[in-house]
Amino acid sequence: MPRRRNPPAAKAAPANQAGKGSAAERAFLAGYDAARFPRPSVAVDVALLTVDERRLRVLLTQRTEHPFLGHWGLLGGFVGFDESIDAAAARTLKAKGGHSGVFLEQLYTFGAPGRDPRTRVISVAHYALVHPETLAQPAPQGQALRWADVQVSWAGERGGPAAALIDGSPQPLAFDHAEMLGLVVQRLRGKLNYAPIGFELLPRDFTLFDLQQVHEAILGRALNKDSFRRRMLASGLLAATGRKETAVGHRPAELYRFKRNTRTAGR
Amino acid sequence: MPRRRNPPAAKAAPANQAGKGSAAERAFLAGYDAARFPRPSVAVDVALLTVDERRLRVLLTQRTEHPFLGHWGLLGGFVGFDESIDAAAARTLKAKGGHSGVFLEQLYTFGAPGRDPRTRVISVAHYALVHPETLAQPAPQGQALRWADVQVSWAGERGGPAAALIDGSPQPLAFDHAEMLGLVVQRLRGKLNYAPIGFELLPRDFTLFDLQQVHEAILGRALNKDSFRRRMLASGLLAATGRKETAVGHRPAELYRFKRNTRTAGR
DNA sequence: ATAGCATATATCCTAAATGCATATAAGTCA
DNA sequence: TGACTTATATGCATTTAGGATATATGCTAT
Repeated sequence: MPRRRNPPAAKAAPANQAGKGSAAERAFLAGYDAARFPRPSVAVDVALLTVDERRLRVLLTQRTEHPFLGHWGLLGGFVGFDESIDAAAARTLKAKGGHSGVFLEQLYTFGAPGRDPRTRVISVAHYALVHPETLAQPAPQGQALRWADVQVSWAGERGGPAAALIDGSPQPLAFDHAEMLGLVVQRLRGKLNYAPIGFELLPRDFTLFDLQQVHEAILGRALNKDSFRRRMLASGLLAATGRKETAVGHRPAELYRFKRNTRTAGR
Repeated sequence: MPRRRNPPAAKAAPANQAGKGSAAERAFLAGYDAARFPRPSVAVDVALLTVDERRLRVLLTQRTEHPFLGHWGLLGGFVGFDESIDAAAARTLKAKGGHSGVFLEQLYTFGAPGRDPRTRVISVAHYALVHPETLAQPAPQGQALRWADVQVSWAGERGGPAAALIDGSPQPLAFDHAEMLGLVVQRLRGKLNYAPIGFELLPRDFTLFDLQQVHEAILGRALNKDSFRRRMLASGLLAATGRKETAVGHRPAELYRFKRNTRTAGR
């Protein structure tokens, strides 16, 4: 295993506290050669998810270049030299998927040397959540996009790769995107227990049953209705709007809204 | 045998199905110029933790180079071009901290453009856990190492930076290591609820009270003894050894051992 | 207009988990 | 041997989740 020591550096970037104190340090930084060692490329991948018709779905793009030409994969892009990882993920989501201003969070960094046949690419995987009413967004030009059904072959939070189905048939995903997708589901299932994350997958106003269906789609199992209801109402995160759904062919349910400003307060 | 638990089994996918099939694709790969764009450096940082005398502690190293010369920080190193991130973290932990074969897991990737004044460095933060009996390990040559007390100013799992105290006084940490350390504590507190992680901080045989003290040190609050005891025994993860602690000046407690092979089974 | 329908909401009951108190056990130490 | 300290066992009250049943409400068909 090649042990490299402190590589590189050339420009002094905006610094951080005592980062550039003494003259000695300034001199060191000025003489730092950033190009001495070969470096991996750094990319981001974004799994944009939604729940539609009780199914968990992910937005895939069809690759127009090698490698994996023609395969479907997550939305990906490279991190610019002066760009934060968060910004790169948001930019990629906007440029490749046409969505912005949505919930977006870092997941895990994938860096197996052979994961990209071109060269060494380390990818920081992210996931994003939108509600299905935004599904109709037009695709950014030049992007072939499809919403695929997410299917996992494991139960609970055990983990493993996930499959993406288009028109019912599983697609071989590019790179290690099946692993990423599986990890997204695993993370979401865990997070559902303590974080108000279901709301990101619903429009502003929703019924308790809508919320339950989102949870069920993510967890992959049915939930007890009464218990779910009680838990949600007791959480203090829901505000009743006083309005009810209409034209549903049965007793209409109350519409709720997520209290955004509630401090989650450590447990 | 390093008992590492890494979530995604993202093994090298040299030939992920159609990854490098056609002649066209081979031609494309051959012509790919890996050095066309300036790239960030990729590093790893490892927070090696233990619980000793009921205190959560982290192993720090004193920097011998700019930037942050003389400051204390986590164990860090650069990722080799052909080296996986996991391997880089393990190598760094061994070379800079003198520990190997311990629990080591990826945490989060930090990539703010200004976080390293030398140049753009993206760092994949990790945390590792050892039990205090291994504390006496000699430091690798040339490394100034100290165990510091970890102190957080927030409660529960709210999150925020953490302080590291040497001889009772807080040390200004290099780079964004205070943020990393805080995130480690936050992650550990969350993980304690569902993962058998406390065992990594204990020797093979331990009492229930030992385990409770580990949990309390991580959570930063006292736990109900009976309840903790019941929960742990009910978890099915503990095997009674039939032996008891000795020379403790009171009734000796039973020694338990962690059942490593128990499948955690999704909830 | 009204009866039937489907689903929302309320109420009650049971099981399980937790916190707390008390009693007993098993070592050490004077 | 007895005092002391902490481990372990047992009982009980409180809380919380799961499940069943009963009632409410708006829609639809007649």
